[in-house]
Amino acid sequence: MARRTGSNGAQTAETLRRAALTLFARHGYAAVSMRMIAAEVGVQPGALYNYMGSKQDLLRDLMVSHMEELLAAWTARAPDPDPDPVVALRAFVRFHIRHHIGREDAVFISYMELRNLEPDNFAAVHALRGAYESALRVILEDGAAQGVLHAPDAPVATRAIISMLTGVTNWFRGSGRLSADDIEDIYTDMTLRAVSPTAKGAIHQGEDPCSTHP
Amino acid sequence: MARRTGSNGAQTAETLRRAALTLFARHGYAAVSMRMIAAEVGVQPGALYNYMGSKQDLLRDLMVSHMEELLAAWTARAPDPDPDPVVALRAFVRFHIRHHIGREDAVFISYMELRNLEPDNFAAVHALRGAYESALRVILEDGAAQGVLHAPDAPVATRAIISMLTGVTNWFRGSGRLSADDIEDIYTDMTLRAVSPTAKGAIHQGEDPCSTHP
DNA sequence: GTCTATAAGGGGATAGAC
DNA sequence: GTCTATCCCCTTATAGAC
Repeated sequence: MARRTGSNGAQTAETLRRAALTLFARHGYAAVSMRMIAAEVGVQPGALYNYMGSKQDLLRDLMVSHMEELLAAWTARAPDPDPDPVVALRAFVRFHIRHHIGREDAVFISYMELRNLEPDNFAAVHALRGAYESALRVILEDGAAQGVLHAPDAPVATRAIISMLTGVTNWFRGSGRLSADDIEDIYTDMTLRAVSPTAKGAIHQGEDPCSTHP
Repeated sequence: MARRTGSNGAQTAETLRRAALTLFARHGYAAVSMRMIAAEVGVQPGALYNYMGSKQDLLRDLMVSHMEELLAAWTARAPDPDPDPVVALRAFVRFHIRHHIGREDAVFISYMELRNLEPDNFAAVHALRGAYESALRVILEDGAAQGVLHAPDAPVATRAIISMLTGVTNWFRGSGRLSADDIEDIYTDMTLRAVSPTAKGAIHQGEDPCSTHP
């Protein structure tokens, strides 16, 4: 693409962020060159440095922005968490699925490129992730304390649920047989069952022929 | 490391595979240079080409080997699947967790570096992954047909469960307060509950047709 | 089987003109 | 704000000596 007459800085900056997000998700941070980004944006490589300090700064900004947006959206969605942990959990699951569908690139980058962040940048992103996950953990802890949820180990259950929910971005594309609402329903159902105190437990089922403990 | 007297080809080949697995997992395929691998193996960069055709061949071999090993282990573990889907599901969950703990590097590479595989290599790995996931899907379908499992959408439930289980490799390291056995127990419990027909459903809240407690 | 040396090309980032 | 040109370094892979 050649330089377009009338292009301005703010527009180019946003185009740059979107191009980098797509390219990093598709090929990986290390595999994407400044020349590739410049070609996608439609400027010469050197011009990119009007909008970013370095390639690392660009990665950090994309990841921090994603996490801050996620936290802000959850805070706006549930400024006053429902006192019923079951209701709060259902709200969290629907929010998480809904927020992540359509942000597949940012989600993928936020998991895969952690290793390419320099230590200070990693610490910042890691702290934001911890803040978000603690919202779910507190719901599970409250539910367990009240006896309305079954979560003997809340930290582990938190990670298990987050992994299950976020995994939807690995395959769901919205163009298949299921709508985003269908997905929300299925995952909400599975999550609520997974921590339901009325479900059949898995461990106390008599003999376990599957145990492979040596 | 300098060349060691008495080193031989087979030993170097295995050292190369292990070094590449660790480095690819830690820094990413694109960020790892042949020089880094050679330094880790203890040879000069050019000598690596006695053991591999190219860097891409090395990545494909690592990923295909991981998937083939996984499939072979499951086939050996359950050559004759239990006719009771609940028992079969419990066996699958325990197998999956147990097999993946200790293989964090291979698991991470198998998910993160799919995008760096050339089309033919990607197709091969993708097919192997599909074969493995179908083992779980069939269990869920059988269980739903018999009414002993709740899985209204078996393909989606399969992906949700695999994501939840594999997610354990993102954080579990064995040196914390929980043992691998503890993790197996927790995830087996959550998975069985998630597809239990006796759990409280998530969508029709307020009614609880299956509660065992008044 | 491993070494040294090198080919051929791409990498991030900067300088200075306009 | 964007361009052209460039610095200096690293990349994968190969050639040929030993």
